[in-house]
Amino acid sequence: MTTYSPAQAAEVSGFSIDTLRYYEREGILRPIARTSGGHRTYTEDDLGWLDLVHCLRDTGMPIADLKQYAELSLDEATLAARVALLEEHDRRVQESIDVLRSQQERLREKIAWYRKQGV
Amino acid sequence: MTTYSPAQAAEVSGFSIDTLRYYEREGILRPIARTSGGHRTYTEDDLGWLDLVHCLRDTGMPIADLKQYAELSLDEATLAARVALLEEHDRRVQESIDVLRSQQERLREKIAWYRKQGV
DNA sequence: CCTTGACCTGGAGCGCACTCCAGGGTTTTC
DNA sequence: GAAAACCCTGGAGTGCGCTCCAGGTCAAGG
Repeated sequence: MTTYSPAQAAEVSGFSIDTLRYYEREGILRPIARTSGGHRTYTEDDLGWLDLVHCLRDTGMPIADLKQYAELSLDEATLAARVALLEEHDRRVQESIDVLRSQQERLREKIAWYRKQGV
Repeated sequence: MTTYSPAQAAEVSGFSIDTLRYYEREGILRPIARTSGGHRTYTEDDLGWLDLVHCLRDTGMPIADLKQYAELSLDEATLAARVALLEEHDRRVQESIDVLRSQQERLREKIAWYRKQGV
């Protein structure tokens, strides 16, 4: 089974080593396995989860929600709750996209207006 | 000429009174006119500018950039620079939308996967 | 007038999400 | 077996964008 050093996990996941430790402290990652000397060794599974975390962070999910989702993931019987959480998040993402788009349109109108002023 | 009290300006602009004062301190708003007693009176023009500020903030423009844009607006000869700033911002907004959309797609795949597991 | 509510200033405080640091121990490389 | 690179912990610090507060002053209704 492939494992990853902290530096490698950071490289692959796109999070800094400090952020990985921070996420672990916050309970977003379950405790990462250690060598006899105490150094972390990330598994493929950890990396897979980090990939989803990246997706959720990129779409603006707050740390607190991520933590809640991670806690739910510890219990097999919470599939429905997890899906509900993701769907709720999906709605918020859609809202952000909508706001961004309509404001972008206004922005472009403003630019067009400037252009008409002879810029 | 219609003018607005701080409370009215907040109501209309959608920013809190504290935020309006903060923006003025930061130089995002030019100094607002005052009554003899020192109370602010916002003009239609101020409200119009705040409307654009809202659009730019909603699309994630940082305060520092907004300040720069506001400073440029003081000089008539900077139209081109202002347009360049807005166009640059427009590109960043487009990027955000693109990221959000592609990550939303991944999110939806994840939800669909859960659904296939029988949720 | 006088009360009541809105507003003033300067500055402190806050929530979020990291990021950095000191002072160590561990692992790898030659 | 030593140097160099990497990693550990607990906790402090940072940057952003507000938000709140104390201790006043100002304005409008009765």
